[in-house]
Amino acid sequence: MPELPEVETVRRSLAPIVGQTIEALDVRERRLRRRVTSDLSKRTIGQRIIRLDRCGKYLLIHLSSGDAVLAHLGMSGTFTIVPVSTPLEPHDHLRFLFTNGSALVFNDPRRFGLVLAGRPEAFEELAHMGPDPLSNEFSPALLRQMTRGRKRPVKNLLMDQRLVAGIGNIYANEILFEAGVRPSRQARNLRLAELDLLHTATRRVLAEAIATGGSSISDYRDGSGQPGYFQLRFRVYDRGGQPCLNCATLVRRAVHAGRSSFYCPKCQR
DNA sequence: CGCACCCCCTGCCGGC
DNA sequence: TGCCGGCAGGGGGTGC
Repeated sequence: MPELPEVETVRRSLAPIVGQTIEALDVRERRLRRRVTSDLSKRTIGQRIIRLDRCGKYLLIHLSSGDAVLAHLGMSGTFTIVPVSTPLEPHDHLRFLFTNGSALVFNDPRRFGLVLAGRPEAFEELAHMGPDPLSNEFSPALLRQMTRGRKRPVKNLLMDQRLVAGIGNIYANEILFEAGVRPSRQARNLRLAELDLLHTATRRVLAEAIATGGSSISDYRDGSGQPGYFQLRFRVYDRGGQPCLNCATLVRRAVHAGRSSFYCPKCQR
């Protein structure tokens, strides 16, 4: 669920909290990917939210002090804006309470998510992150450079956040279908024309996914509670054994690096 | 360098 | 109907 398009959708949907001042932080559960410490309260209470950024799959909430809240949704995290009086739900771990009577709630059943505060330039999580695939920095030339001499399957490379930031298992599968390239292909063996197709496919698939509000597979929702619709446009993801939408050949499922890959053996070479 | 394998945790689904 | 194993979008660590 939360790959680049979902995080971007969440970022946009949280625009109403920009300008709000954090009056209190209600910590209900500290055991996230990293333990929530009192530092989060110290750095956020009394601060005004000035801007929301996204860095790969991370969300950055910039504060008037110059600090920022760094958040990652893991597999099951959501941020939702609600009235402060809204009853707590299971797995509501953090609530940022604003002076206008609204609250930003972080809910995460699996607790693989991350929320911490600090100087934005000092976040170790962002230190080795590759360029955003929708930025100009992610160019065909960079893709050639990234893949040169790499023996790894191209799908693993696409999902490596150090090389390009924000692509997870769903979109890696969809991008490779769009480009007509098999997930298992060694990156170094792709032809220049294929790399260019991959570059175009990456941007097209991610942009379309953002435009449809991301993918809602189980219960993903954006900050205002809206689901996404890109799951209705999956061409291969989770379609193992079903006919390819291009050629009716049965879509195959394979496991690479512990994650499911789906591909059409005829359309993807 | 790159992979397989393990962990973190809860929820859901299919099979029996 | 109910239990249980397997599997799931994330990242991180270890050992080969």
